[in-house]
Amino acid sequence: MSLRHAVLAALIQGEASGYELTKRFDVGVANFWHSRPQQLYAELTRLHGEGLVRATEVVQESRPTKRLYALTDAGTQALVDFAAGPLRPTNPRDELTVAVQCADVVEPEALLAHLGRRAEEARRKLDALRRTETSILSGRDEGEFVRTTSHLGPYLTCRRGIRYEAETEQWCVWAAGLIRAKRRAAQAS
Amino acid sequence: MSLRHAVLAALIQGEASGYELTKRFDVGVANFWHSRPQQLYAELTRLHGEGLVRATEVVQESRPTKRLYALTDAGTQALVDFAAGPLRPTNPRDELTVAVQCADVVEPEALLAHLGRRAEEARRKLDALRRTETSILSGRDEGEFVRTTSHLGPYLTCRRGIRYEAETEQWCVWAAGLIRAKRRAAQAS
DNA sequence: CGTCACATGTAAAAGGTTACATGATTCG
DNA sequence: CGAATCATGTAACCTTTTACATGTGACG
Repeated sequence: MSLRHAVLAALIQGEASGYELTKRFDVGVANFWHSRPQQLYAELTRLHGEGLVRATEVVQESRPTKRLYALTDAGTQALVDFAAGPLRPTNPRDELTVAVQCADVVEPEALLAHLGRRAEEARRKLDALRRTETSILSGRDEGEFVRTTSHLGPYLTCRRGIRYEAETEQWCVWAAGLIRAKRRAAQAS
Repeated sequence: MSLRHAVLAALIQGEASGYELTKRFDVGVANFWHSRPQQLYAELTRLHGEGLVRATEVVQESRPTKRLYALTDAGTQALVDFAAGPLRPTNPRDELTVAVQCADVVEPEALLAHLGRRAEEARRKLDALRRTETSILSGRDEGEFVRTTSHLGPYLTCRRGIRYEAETEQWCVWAAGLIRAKRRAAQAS
């Protein structure tokens, strides 16, 4: 039951439709939560029913009608309560790392391909996150930003995403290098 | 259905009882998968039924009898097939980051406490992982290790864990610093 | 003598994924 | 004219968590 808090937290950056939220969640809301559209729509309906978000129907020409959701005071309070209580630890589940753990028993080719794709994906996410960072800072240096902003939270999580993706990219490249080195050593013998 | 692959991958490092595996999974199998004991025991029973692991009953004096599980050829083959196929992307779910996203609306105190605890936990995991790393390398430098080892996989995932925990620790400390800076700025005004 | 580590589970509830469904518009 | 984007869901299934259950021996 804490997809709800992820959704509410995502709305801190301003109102959004279910569809817009699926985009944010597809990228991982700056890499800290993931969820399928179906789950999101269901959760938004529930949150609306409980009064934690309010919805505005926006009729568009040449686009389907959408509902824009925004935090209510009760929704904000739910976030305050959430942050005050205990947090569950992250439960990592990464199939790529499972595959890499098997480096000594599986074909190197498949592994190298997986690592290459993941590195590529990390570079794409990094680009997107760096653009987000620039738009959050909007010309201010970090010191000035911290004193003047009301969006410190999104900046902190964006930085988390940037550091995580950079780290992932480096590890993939490094691991692929060692796997190739081992393959060469095996072929030589 | 890929807890099974995580379990099989964990057994690459040698046979283990269900209980020993719960320990490995509690730390996150070097931070890449997590699972509760109940799920593990159930999965081991299933894997045994399907012939992917074999079990040896070990009667102990002054300890309950345990079952040691080890990979069978079919189990190893399952890992080969797994690595050859498509891998699901990581679906991050981190409550701490959700809470930090709310930095501008929640009490800083609770947030700072959470970040401090997580940083502390990261340092503990780092210690454990560094000891694991030393024992994997056992005196060899990286070049020599890669040429001679049959445990490259565990080394690669161990390094992933080390980098991830170090990264997490730094981010927690840095984020707490900015949150304190913002609090000071708010109190001054 | 209480608590921690060892050792293994069952059952119910909650959470998440997959498959399927619908329909308009824009872009190449 | 086919694919991608916008926009929102239902239903069935699979995975994960939580609560509960049991028993021994070591350690302080």
